[in-house]
Amino acid sequence: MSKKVRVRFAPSPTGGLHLGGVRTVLYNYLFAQKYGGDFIVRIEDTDQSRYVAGAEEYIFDTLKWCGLEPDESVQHGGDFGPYRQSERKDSYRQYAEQLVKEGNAYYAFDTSEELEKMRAEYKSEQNPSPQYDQTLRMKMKNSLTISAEETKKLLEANAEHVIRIKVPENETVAFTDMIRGEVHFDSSLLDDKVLLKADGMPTYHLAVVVDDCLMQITHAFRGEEWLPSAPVHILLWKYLFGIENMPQWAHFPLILGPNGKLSKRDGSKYGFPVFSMNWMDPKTNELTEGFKEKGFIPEGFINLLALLGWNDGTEKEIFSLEELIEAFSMERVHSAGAKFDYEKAKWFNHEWIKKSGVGSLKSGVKKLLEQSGVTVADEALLDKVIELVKDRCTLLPDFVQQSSFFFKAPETLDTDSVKPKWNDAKQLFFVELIRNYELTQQWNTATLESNFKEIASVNSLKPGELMLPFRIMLVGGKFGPGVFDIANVLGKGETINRIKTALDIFSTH
RNA sequence: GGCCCGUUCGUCUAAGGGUUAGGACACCACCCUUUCACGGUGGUGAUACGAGUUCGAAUCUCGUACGGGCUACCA
Repeated sequence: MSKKVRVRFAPSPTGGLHLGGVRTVLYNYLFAQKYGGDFIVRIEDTDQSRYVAGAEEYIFDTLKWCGLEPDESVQHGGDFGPYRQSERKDSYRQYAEQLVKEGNAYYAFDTSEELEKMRAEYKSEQNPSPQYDQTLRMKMKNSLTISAEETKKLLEANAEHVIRIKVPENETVAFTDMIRGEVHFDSSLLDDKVLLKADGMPTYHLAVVVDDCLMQITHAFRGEEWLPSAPVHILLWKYLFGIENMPQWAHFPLILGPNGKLSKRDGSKYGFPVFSMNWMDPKTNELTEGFKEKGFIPEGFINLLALLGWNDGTEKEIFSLEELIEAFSMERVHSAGAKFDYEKAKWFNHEWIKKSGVGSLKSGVKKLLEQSGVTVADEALLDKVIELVKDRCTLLPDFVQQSSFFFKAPETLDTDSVKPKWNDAKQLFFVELIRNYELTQQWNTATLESNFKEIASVNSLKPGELMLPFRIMLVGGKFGPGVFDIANVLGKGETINRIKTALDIFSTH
């Protein structure tokens, strides 16, 4: 019998969550859902110096907005807590000590100045970044180079120290990545990574292994930037818990910006969002725009993320979350990095806005409308309007332009598009149109249109030359859905009012 | 520099030895619509290079080039 699938997303709360992070969440979530497993969110806050207020909250807000709720987390509870590594601090030291005892790690007493000195000393063109590794560790101050008594004395005197892994020589460290297949490393080239820091906190390397074990994680997914440190984690698994208990790894391809790994800088530079939601850096007060505020709906955001590095092998591109769960497989995740294409991202959102029902769009649209100063008193009208204009909205804010005039008569008219060609015949036409519309019993799009065209033809006018003025009268500018649809939704009184108002403006000056 | 990962239209990708190398976004043209979209039809456009294996290679192997990542008491 195989173990229950348990996966985790392990973010460091240092700022906004960007595209790649959310995609990692998504793939974790899809995998867990697909196999009836648990999805855990564990906060990796072992670096106090990088603590950023609000970042943790932000992560959970994003998950909520996306509809990717964890089964276990700081906020959701669970039997494997605490889910914040800073609160698990005490549990790590014993594992580090165990490694030392068994000869797989050692105490190192080097100060940061000494480390700097070492790097400066051994730095060369051939070796621009010297590592604390098997070639150098015997030249440093650690429990390998000083006597046991001296080590003991230093420890008892509470001398500042770290614990480093003692990477073996000439060993091939290999594992099978679910996406990339066999990957191997020569241990001689690895450095002796710090496992336990001077402040007693573990580094990522120790914490990820210990917590994945304690939380019974069966599959560990993360970005490709972690691949180079995977051998350290493999070694730790081997020493601590047994390689046979290690989760299966998958390293996701990176999401690239125009110049390599996507960064929030790319966003402001190229005009597209990078973070899931707006993020205000509490230190600098710098605001980074998010997909949510830009006008993406969760369905669109999830969909575009899912297809960035994965596809189901068919030509299907539009997937709901449920469909993704059904279709997802780790084997079909690409191994190559994917450059983010904002145009395509918008296309996904557009498809989802078109596909969405009025119900799911309504509250967002209403909020946007009201933010722009439009009061929405009539909910039924809003429903009708959304249905009418959603096909031409790519981003949520597009609804403002496309539908404000339904709720509020235009304040200014684009007279430039009308006046040069305005004449008495047109003036008369609209006077007659008002009369006709006043009398009509059939207030619907088809009747409005046929009456309009009939009057035009009786007066030997081309309907085409009259429709643009009509649009400007109702809308104020050259946009919006079909003009007779607009008149229909606006209703008799309002339509006639707007024609009258505009006629005054067009005929004077 | 070293190590690791990668390489099919501009972008996301399909094709797991035999296809006119398929689709989507973007772009262009036409149709629809005399607002703009939506929609429809068509078009431009790719297997990085060199060897090898094979009757046959985008697909397997090797090399080269290029791209990316990592190289902290950060994750």
